[in-house]
Amino acid sequence: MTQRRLAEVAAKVGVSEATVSRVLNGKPGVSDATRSAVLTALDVLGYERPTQLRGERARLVGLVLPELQNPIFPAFADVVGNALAQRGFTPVLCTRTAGGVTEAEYLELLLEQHVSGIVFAGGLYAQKDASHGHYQQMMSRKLPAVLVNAAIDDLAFPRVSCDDAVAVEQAYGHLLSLGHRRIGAVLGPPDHVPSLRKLEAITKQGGADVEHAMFSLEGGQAAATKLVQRGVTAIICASDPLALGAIRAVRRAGLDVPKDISIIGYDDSAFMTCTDPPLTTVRQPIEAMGRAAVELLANQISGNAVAPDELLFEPELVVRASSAPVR
Amino acid sequence: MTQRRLAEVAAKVGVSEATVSRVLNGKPGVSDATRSAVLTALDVLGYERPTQLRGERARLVGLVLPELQNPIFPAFADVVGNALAQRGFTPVLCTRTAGGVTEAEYLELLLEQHVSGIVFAGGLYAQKDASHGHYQQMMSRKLPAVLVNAAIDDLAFPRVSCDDAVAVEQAYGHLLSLGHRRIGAVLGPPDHVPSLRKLEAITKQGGADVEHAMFSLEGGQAAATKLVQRGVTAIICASDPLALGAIRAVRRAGLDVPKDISIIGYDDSAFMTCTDPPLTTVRQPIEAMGRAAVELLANQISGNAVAPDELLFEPELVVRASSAPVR
DNA sequence: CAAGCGAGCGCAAGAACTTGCGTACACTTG
DNA sequence: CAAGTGTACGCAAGTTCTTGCGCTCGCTTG
Repeated sequence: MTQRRLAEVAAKVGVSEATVSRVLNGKPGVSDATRSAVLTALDVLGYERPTQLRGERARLVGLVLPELQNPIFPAFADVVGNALAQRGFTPVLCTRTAGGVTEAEYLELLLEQHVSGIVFAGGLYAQKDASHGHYQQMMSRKLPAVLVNAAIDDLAFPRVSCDDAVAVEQAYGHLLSLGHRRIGAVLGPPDHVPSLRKLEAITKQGGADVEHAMFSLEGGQAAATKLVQRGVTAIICASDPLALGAIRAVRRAGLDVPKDISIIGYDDSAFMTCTDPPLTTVRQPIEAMGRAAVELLANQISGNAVAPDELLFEPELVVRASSAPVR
Repeated sequence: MTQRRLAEVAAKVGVSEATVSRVLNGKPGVSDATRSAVLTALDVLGYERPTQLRGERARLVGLVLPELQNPIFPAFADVVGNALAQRGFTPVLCTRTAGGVTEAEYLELLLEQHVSGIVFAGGLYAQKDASHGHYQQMMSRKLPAVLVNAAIDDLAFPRVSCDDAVAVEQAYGHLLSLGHRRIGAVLGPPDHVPSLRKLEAITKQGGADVEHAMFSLEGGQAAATKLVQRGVTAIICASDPLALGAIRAVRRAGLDVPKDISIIGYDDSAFMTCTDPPLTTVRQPIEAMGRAAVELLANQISGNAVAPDELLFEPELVVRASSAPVR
């Protein structure tokens, strides 16, 4: 098996091996003409261009998101991307598309690309029933990682979360102060940890009529329809799209938001001031959370041990026009 | 400059260079235990594993987007991501963050990662005054690429676009039929090709009072404020966020949408049914466009020559409640 | 329990790639 | 037009990686 890459290419172009070597490594001392001739010959001969990443490697950081339908995820990607870029990292954004690439496959891919670390948001780690084997793999390789928003308990990564209990307190308290007593809630899937935390907080606050739904406008509409039929006067939703779906459900039932039923969202994603009615929602401080996540990650990457703790951020109730005193 | 990859790894694992070399090349004669020990050491030391050892060669495709604030881009990313995944490609999403990583740097990065091809959407190629050197580099390397939505003329890549002229016709015609005669338009930056195309179409239709703006809600609001002061009765906007900004501008002026002023958006991004009022907008067929872009790219990647033509897709006017007969 | 066998590994030769240095040639400068 | 200057490139020595060969050791088999 005679490889002789350099020699073959050199012969083809009519230069010395040394020159080819210099081109391959981006060294100076080669004219542009010769350089491009060599590169062309490489392509013609079907050689793979070298990953000339010796020395300084591209500092890649993976950013794994579950979807892009919920505007909070693109917004979060923006914050994290900015923060990473400022620290000289290059963000590579991976979104799990329905039925497409799985989280484990993305992880595999990122490992192959030798990312310096990974930020996960809303990933499988948030679902109790999903498979978590690939996280173990990451841990055994000591790959720096940060998880955003409540994860299952047995993952020893640093976490950055929005305090679900406080979020529920704020939403629930707001509704109570408006006189609501028959409160419903539309949460995510039953094994979704942030939803479970919200559920727990709801129980602590006095309980609610809870429905689980897929995280989409349609899921919210379906779940809210049931709640409306059961006579709730207010609905707390676990995301803004769910809330928009709930609003639609209320209207389909011939009722008004907020006169008949108040709706509270969660996230305060973009353009929620422009909805009809403008959505009362619990804002996640994604700017601060994103920056914190990147800082935790950067610390790990530069070799400092970071305790696998959960940093809890305070959400903030943003009262707009989808909540009103009970009828 | 002592690199000694093999030697270093060998020392770390406690085997000979020969053994490491065999592992790196997948040669027989190494026990599974030793093999995986070597691989682990490689990863720990941050060395790149040669191509043969990576499962199957990752078929990466870059997807370069300008921003994620406008929901049309995440939506497009979703479509393209799905289509790529179905064909066995792995989408790597790169978003240019403000002041962060430039398009040229992303390109560099993607080339280093040996992407099979790149889909560009709303990139610098759409701006006449931006630098285009990195595109030349791509062309000279014959890297498969597809550009989405109007590009400057001298780029010989296949293009997938939404027909700006038809979009304007539909919006303009709709407003005319509602009796509007003093029509304004909020377009993107003056060197933005799709905006220029819309401008041309507007002129052909009968002209309008045109303002240029940054692509953001605030930009739309600022531009629309001027138009409102000048007394237009309808505003065509070059994106949905611009239109939302225009709606806000109209209201700040103490007027009503659509009673006093009609607003038409462009894209039909998610949740535009939930806005107040629900937005009349010109829908880009992003599903079809995304799939076409991926098909063009896949063809190039599999070696078929693809004509550097522009595929024009028909937009569709979606009439909701932000447009009404002139007062 | 000895002989046989083969997987696993190191040794070291040699192949492949890199690089310091010198030369040639072009282009400027006195 | 000679001398100066600098870039481009080849030579060959130096470095790193690959591989044929044989040693060792554990397991099997008679």
